[in-house]
Amino acid sequence: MTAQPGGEQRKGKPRRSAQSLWGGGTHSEPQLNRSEIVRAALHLLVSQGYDAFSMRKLAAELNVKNPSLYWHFPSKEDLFDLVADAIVGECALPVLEDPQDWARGLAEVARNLRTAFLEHSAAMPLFTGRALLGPNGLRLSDHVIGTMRRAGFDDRTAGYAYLLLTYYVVGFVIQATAFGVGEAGEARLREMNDRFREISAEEFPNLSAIRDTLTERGLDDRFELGLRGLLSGFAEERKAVRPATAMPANHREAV
Amino acid sequence: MTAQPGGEQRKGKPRRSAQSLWGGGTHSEPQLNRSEIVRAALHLLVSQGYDAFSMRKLAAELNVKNPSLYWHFPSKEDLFDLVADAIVGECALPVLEDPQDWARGLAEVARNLRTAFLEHSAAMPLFTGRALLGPNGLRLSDHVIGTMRRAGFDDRTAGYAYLLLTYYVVGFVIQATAFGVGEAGEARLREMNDRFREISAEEFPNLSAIRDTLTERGLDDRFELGLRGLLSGFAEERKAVRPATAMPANHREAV
DNA sequence: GCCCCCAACCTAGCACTGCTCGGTAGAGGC
DNA sequence: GCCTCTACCGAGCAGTGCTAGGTTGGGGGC
Repeated sequence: MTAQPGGEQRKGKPRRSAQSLWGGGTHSEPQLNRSEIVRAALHLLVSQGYDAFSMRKLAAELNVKNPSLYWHFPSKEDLFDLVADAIVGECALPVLEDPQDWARGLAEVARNLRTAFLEHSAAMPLFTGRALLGPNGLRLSDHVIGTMRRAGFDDRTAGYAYLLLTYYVVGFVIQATAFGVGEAGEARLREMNDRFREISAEEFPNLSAIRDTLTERGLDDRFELGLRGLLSGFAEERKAVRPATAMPANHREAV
Repeated sequence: MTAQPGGEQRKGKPRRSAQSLWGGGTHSEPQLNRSEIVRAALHLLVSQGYDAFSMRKLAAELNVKNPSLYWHFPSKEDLFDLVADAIVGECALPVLEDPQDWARGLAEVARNLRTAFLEHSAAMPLFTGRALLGPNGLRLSDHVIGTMRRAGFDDRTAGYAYLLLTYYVVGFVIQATAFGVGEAGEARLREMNDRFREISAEEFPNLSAIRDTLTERGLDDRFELGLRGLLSGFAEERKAVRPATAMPANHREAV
């Protein structure tokens, strides 16, 4: 029951008359508007954390009582749709001169997206179970798919690439921020390190042998490693489909 | 403030005397025990969905009032730690005769993990911000790391591989279940397809050109494609580190 | 100048949440 | 008979998302 791109109501009682998403306010400068609320929500989310977020606190931050928010948004979930999209919107999309630079272009998109996520890592729970169908999400997908298509990939692989790339980045950041970020994260990491030190070497020999490298900093390396793998996987797919069009047996599994 | 492997209290008031995690009950057959609660919680989670889960409903399902649960678990979050670990525990870990079969072995682990996740896809929100430090999570990590080390990878890459593999699978399933599963998921997918059909072809030309392939079934293909890429990335890493130690025929293709 | 409407807010409150405090029945040890 | 400990329960707190039903104040029709 989430994920709506534009901003119209999903069903039920449409409180607000259907207007344009970001603009529209005509009536004597209302003290509240949707983009303002979204911005404040993002700020509250980042500063207080996902669990601490509530519509009442958000309203208080806007010097307003909480039911007022429900005039602007039909539900918290719809608000979150736009907040998530705002985060995605911070991912810069590079322009490629040479379409054959597709791998570099996609790598940059992935890095930018990861950066955007990390900057609001407290909001990552928003991205579980929410499709990226807001205006910025659509822009992102169109960009990635366009990059692939211009590089000569077939439509199917282009679609795959978009999904896989976003899946990878979201998964990486979600898991990487499991330890928490900032001061709390460092503390958790140290605590986890201590815990690893208690792990029985008989039961988990390999884990306890490399325990120090696990909590080691340098997630960038890991991100890049996985990203390289993904992109080379795409390249392989093109090789398999394109150059020898008369390839006899397709080695692809059934759906 | 989550993620504790064993089951001892994390701090605060230790209600239950520190005993072994799963066993221990001595006093005249208590009608509740931790593994029973975990099983019921998993069932409730899957059948009702994550948002509908509550400690009261769980207690009712166990024919008990909700405060009783807090004797067995210090908090809902601690209960969730074990529920998540139970899900991970359903991932079968293959035994490899030939250590050079590492890629096939890891692929199988990834597939099994994905299957375990998909079977409880409603519980995926559990895996945002939760490190896999339960007994089953540790077993999984030890297995993956052991597979890599026996295949000749250095410790650092072995650790990377474990993290990347789990990141990838978690991310994939989380995003793939964004559309929902079962009847509701199909409906959402159809609705999304309709929505894609409305997307302006001028603004999002590439997206609207391939829209049909996006909502197409067959996520298995995409999963395998990304997985192949990741594993080949690991293989590359080994080549880069130990260039000519012994690379007879590990030309990744058996994935 | 009148009125009405409606956008845009509010008060009050519902049903629910996780969680705590202070119990208490009953079994076991001595 | 006493005490302790396990394992539950009743009542209740603070807080949640959300709704029903107001109350304003300015804009537009006449």
